[in-house]
Amino acid sequence: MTLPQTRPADTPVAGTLALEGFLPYRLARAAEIISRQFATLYRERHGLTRPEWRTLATIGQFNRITATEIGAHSSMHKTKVSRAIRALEERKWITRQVDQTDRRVEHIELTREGRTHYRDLVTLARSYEARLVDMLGETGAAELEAGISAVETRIPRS
Amino acid sequence: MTLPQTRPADTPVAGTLALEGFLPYRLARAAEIISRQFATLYRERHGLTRPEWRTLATIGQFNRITATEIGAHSSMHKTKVSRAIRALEERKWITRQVDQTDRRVEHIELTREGRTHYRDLVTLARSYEARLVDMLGETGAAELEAGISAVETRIPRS
DNA sequence: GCATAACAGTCGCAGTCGCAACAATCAAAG
DNA sequence: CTTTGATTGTTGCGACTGCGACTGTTATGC
Repeated sequence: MTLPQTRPADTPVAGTLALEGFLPYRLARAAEIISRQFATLYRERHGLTRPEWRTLATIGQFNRITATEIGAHSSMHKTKVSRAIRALEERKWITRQVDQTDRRVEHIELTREGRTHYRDLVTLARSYEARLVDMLGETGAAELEAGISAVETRIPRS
Repeated sequence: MTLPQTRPADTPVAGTLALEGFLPYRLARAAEIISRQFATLYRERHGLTRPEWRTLATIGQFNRITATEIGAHSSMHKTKVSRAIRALEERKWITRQVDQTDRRVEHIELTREGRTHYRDLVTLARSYEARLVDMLGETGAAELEAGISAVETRIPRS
């Protein structure tokens, strides 16, 4: 037997889970907020999608790299990487060279134009990160980094 | 003039950004790891998708709620909520009642069957969260929560 | 050498996503 | 009362996603 429903719709009920206090949800939402905010910057400035940004960042970081290595380093599925590579190639920001000793493998490098965009993206990323740390505060940012480190080192990659 | 490329493919290059050290990327990846791990549990056990889990969790938390309120509380786009509601309704886990004073609005509640699944999901969520905190360690979990709180309170919702 | 397995990267497909447009309804202004 | 604008929830559509299958190539076992 339940009481008559005169309770406002936003009042929590006993025996339930508060979604807004549930750690996986809070983590997902925090990541989504930051990710969207940063994505807006590079999308407006360079017209990149999220997979393209990650792919370009990885290529720029290593200068010469294969698709499989990009996926491993940027935590992306190989089809995502493949499509991002194609998109970047169509913009002439990267080039591919088939490995002569193993012709399954393609080595990817930035073109001059790609390098220009990459350098600008690095500046953009650094300035956003600095702004982010500033918003979070010294301790807030430090705690967030430490918490993420705990996830990185102590959660088994399934 | 660049040096000949005898450098292994995973050696970082100066003047670049280390993606694996970039806070937004690290946060996104940490969230994805946790989210996937937990999603595997409720998917295997109840056959729910991520939007459906969030929707069900929100309905169970408030017992009687509208679609718009669900979206606001669970940070989901209204179309996602609409489709999740339809899916849950087809499983007969929820019912809708049109508000008689404002017929645009639908009030959503759990059925008996839905409540059974919800209770089980709450148990599942609590036990996963406990296991997660255990894996992260007392301090790791506390730091992560504090860091997320900083995001929640100090990052402007754009 | 030959058969088989493993691997790099691509593609088809079905499922999911968010945006914009939409119908239905209610509120506000005159 | 009528017109205009806002709001709730749904849908069409194009874009994106991941899975599995596939091609082409290299490595391994016999």
